[in-house]
Amino acid sequence: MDIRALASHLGLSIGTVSRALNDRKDVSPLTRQRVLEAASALGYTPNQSGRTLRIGRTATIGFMLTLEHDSAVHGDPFFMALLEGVQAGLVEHGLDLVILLARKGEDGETFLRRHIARGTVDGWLLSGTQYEDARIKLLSERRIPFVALGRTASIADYPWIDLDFEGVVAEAMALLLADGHRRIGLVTPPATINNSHIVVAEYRAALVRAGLAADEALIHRGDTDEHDGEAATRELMALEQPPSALLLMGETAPVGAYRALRDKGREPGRDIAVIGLRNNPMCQALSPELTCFTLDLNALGLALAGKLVSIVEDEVGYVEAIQSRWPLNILLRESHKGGLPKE
Amino acid sequence: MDIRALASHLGLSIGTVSRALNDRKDVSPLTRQRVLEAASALGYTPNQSGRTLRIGRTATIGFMLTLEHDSAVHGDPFFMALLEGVQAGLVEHGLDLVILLARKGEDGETFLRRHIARGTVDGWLLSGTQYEDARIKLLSERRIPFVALGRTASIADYPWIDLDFEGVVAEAMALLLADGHRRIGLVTPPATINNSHIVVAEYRAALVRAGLAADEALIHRGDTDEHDGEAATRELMALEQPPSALLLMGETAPVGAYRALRDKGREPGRDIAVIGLRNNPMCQALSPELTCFTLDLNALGLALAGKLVSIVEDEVGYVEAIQSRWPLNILLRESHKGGLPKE
DNA sequence: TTCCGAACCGTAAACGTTTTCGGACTTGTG
DNA sequence: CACAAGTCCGAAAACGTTTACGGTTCGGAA
Repeated sequence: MDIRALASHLGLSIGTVSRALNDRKDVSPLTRQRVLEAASALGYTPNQSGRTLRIGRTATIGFMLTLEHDSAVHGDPFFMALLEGVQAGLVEHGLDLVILLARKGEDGETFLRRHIARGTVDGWLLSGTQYEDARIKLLSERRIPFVALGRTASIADYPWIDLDFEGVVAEAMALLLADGHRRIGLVTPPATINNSHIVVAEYRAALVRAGLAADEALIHRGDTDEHDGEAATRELMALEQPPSALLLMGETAPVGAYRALRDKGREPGRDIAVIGLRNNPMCQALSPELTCFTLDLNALGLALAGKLVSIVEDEVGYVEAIQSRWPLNILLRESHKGGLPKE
Repeated sequence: MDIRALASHLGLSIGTVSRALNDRKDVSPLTRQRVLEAASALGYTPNQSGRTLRIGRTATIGFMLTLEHDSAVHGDPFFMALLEGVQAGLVEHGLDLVILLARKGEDGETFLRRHIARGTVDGWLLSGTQYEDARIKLLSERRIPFVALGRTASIADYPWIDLDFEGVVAEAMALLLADGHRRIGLVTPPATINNSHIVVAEYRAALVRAGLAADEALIHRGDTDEHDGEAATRELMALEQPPSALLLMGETAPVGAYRALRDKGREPGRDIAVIGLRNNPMCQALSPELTCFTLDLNALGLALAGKLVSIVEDEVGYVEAIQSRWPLNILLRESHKGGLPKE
């Protein structure tokens, strides 16, 4: 069922049919009506390849997903709720969403090159941005529409939305410092992840504001999954002067941290204060329940989609960068209590 | 950089260049060599739309994802590890993987129709199969290659792989019954999900084997997320004769169940035995740690990909159905202990 | 020398669509 | 009635490939 069949069934030329379907002018209201009815009756849908070949667009947005080291997305509900928002934001503008997986071992840049040449999508959503991220340079140079979820080292003129890590760390630190903590352990991703730099900087700034010196030994950089969270905590607690509070910047790190603490005979929320990053289902599975931060993922998805759409549809491109930090709200539960040095 | 430019740069015709690139005959080894070198030097990649338009294939496999009620996939590491396996299995055969999201509110069948007409992919991976699933009928009729992750009510001749729910329930029940439990509560998905039927049937069969009568009040059907798990547990524990053991067939239900139990003053793993479904990070976050089942997700993904590839590449199609149940292994931790009726 | 077959290459059609251009017909105006 | 201006539609080119087909060259056999 191609457009030719539809046209001959109607006794019209394919040109006219195409114009009718695409809401162009130069077609009488009557025939347009006829064409639309026949199309839906016969179940005609335009062939995407032919269409793309001709007009050069696919009406599709790609979400680039790298399977390894994409910690910002690995957390389940994070991913799903986010995508739901993105999807909702795109569908209003007739755009479809596809998630493209980088091949294992393939680096992000060649992955993008491959798909750009193929012409699979009209615009990109990037996640898991690295400290140095070649993808952003590539897309910027070629003037291909994209929005990044996360900043990179060179915060140049490109559009991004990132979680407000500054706010998170500032708020957590203020809370702990106000409670009287003086030695606060920090578990944060490795230096290849941009967040890590922001987190550490803000951590230091908070100490400075409180008139305290930062002890580098209290800063632990590394992966932040369950296993690494455990190892990191062990290391921190083995210090001569162990911390009285822990700030864990990873989705699943707290699970490991709890285990390590209990092994040392320290009960979270009583003997030591613990604050996590994002409120995922695990936070309530832990007991005492984890104090952490919430955010409206659906809204974030919508925002990402909205930015991208405005870039794709404007011929102008992203000359003026659209950049913003996404707010998180602290969720006070039980784990941040306790561990006060002097009681 | 299209094939024409490449050809003229080489002083060849586009036909010859195309043949060289696609490893056809009627091209001398020397020119083939030249063409390949020039192509990679100039960074030529064939335009996918043109290619697809001509040969009718896309070298792409679609993973259909519905955002709501897709409990089989919602659990984070489930999703990711599975995809990694699928990806690995496909890439060996030069196939790419895309994940397509159904629009919110759009039902699976129209979603598929849309993409079939568009010709976005060569084959489908279906998840979240319902008890009655129109998608499978559609794809079967049109002879479009696919493999389903999960069975449907009519286990007709179509290719699927499903988790071995029979084995899971049988093993869990055997364990609990051997420990002396006589009243075992079951929390299972609603009847629209096919798994639920299998689970209930096997639950009953296990009781029959043990010479016990099934108490319908002990079977709770409904969603199995955190919140519903809590409500279901509350209901079961409010019975005149509450269960001494709980079997929870959902990813996050145990979190809610623990909470409900503690509200009632019953400690899991001591006053009542609890067994969950799949080993996800939450299982270790809970304390006592949850006894549940493990499976090799990466291998499962590889298997899915393998089946699909064999179907796509065989012209024959999936005449002979390929069906199998994927094994899970019990992981004994702490939560299944306790709650013995007579002590 | 002449002829044949193999090896290699170019030409052109085809895939399904959109869009420019010009032609035919209708309508309104002088 | 003549002419201009719309209105609507068909013809054909173009997007970038692949592939069937025919043509040229060349070496070797008769």
